[in-house]
Amino acid sequence: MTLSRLPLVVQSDLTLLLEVDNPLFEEARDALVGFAELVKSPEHIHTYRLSNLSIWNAVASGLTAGTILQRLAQYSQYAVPPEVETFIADQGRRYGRLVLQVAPDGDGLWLTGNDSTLLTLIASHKTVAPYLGPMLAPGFRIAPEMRGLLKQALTKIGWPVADQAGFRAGVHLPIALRATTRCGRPFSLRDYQAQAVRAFWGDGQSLHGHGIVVLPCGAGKTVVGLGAMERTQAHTLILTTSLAALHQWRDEILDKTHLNQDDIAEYSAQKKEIGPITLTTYQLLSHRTRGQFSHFSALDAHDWGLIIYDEVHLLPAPVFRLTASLQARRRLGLTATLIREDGRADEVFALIGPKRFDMAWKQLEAEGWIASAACHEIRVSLERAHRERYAAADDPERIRIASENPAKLSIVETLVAEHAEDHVLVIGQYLGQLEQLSQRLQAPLITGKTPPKERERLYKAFREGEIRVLVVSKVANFAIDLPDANVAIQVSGTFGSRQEEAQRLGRILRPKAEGKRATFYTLVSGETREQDFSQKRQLFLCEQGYRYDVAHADANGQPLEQSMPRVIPFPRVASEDHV
DNA sequence: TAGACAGGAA
DNA sequence: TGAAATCCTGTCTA
Repeated sequence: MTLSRLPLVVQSDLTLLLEVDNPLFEEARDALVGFAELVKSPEHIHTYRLSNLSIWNAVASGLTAGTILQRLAQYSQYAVPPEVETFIADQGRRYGRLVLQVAPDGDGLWLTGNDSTLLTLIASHKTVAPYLGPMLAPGFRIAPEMRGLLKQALTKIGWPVADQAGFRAGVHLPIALRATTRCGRPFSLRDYQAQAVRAFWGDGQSLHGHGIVVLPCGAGKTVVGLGAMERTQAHTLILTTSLAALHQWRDEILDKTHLNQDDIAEYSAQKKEIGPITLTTYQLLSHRTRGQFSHFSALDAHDWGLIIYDEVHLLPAPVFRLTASLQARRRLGLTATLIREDGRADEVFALIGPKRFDMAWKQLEAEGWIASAACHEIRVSLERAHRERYAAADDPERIRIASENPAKLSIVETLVAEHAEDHVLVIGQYLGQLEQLSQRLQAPLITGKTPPKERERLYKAFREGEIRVLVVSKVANFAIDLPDANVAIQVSGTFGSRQEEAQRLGRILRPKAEGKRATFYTLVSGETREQDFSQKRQLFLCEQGYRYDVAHADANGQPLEQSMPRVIPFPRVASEDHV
């Protein structure tokens, strides 16, 4: 046993300070990831925060307040402050203190709990009272159509309800997974996928049937969806963010289940079909004409047994409202991050359901399901003239100047030249910058304006190795058909979007032949606002155990040798693995 | 009837 | 904070 001190300081304001240079750092980080959120990750001390939502989600996914406290105590240098103990115990108990059930006489729902003081307390809340029906001791009768709004209101005031009122079975449909895919490959759920399905469904003790499964890109979220469909055996509605995603779901269903073409309907602008398995997009669902939702009632009229929300972290605001009225249906949310940059995580929690399952990216990496990746942040100086412009500009303008730092161009050139054997994606935010890069690198550019046919052609050429370097705009955030690469270079991005960073790293995480490593570079103008945003962007991946090596380059795009111990000359990493 | 394009929404 | 991407509907052309 090591004699060094423990890595964690638990503060009474609910923040946790974790020492990076401690031998127990990684172990402690993995212990925290299930119930705390990383808020800052400077070099030596990482700051985590506990919140009511992080505790509720942890409890809903199977941790207990006791386990959480025990983990904190295990790594904490000092005794856990009593305020923190109380907070965890209190919040941990809150979830499940109020229960929503079918009314004993079968007429509507019943909000109940064994704490009459609490029931009186919540009834006095202005935001909750409108959804409560007459007294039905101990508790209140609830009209079924108020189910979602009530849960939303209670979550907002800090009293989340455990929803045990059950769901409609939906129209029965036999759904079976294939043992061999239509393409002829052997197929079965991986252990963690089967676990995720079980966690979603719940067991005899506590039936769930609603909630969220968090898995990284490339870990087979769709397959978890198929598993949930098999478990449910009923007509299913699947909501996706794009038509491309919709088609991918259809292909996966055909490939991996015994369902066939006739069972699958596409409710899109082109074909307004409704069938046993219906696929549609969030945009179509939330489309309105004269203030009225245009397509919702047609879809809602069907008796679905399960609704799957793909990429649930992107759920648009109107769909929250619609989901509030869909509470009698089983709901599965799938996502890689569960992070919403708009702070509406509590609504996802209340309306789709709590987190039921997640798995650290590093654990999937260790088991070989995703490739291992090295992350490098390269801090590039701003040339004097740009520095002066930067100083004179206001905030939004500054970010643009920093993001479009021309010194980044030569860095990219150097990196692409060094990675001569690799498949490289250059990803950025500003079209002008990307056009310049495309010219300098003699590499094709794909943006939102690129017609689908041209995109397919370029994707194909990239996949077949004819094109080695591809410059892509924000399409990379959405395009699920974008081919795999093993190197990604990010030259600019959206403010502090953690989920975008995760998405972009995800682009290179598909397992590589011979266990080859992937490499991710992010280029940031040093000592600018962009650097602050970059820190924020990295938080989620940092939480998942990724570490960014920092290197520096001057305003001419030349690496500063002494500061680039690992990066320059970086490429040998890739070519060594070849041998 | 399919496709191309413009304009709008969020 | 602003730029860019999405997909919707509707209109026009062949």
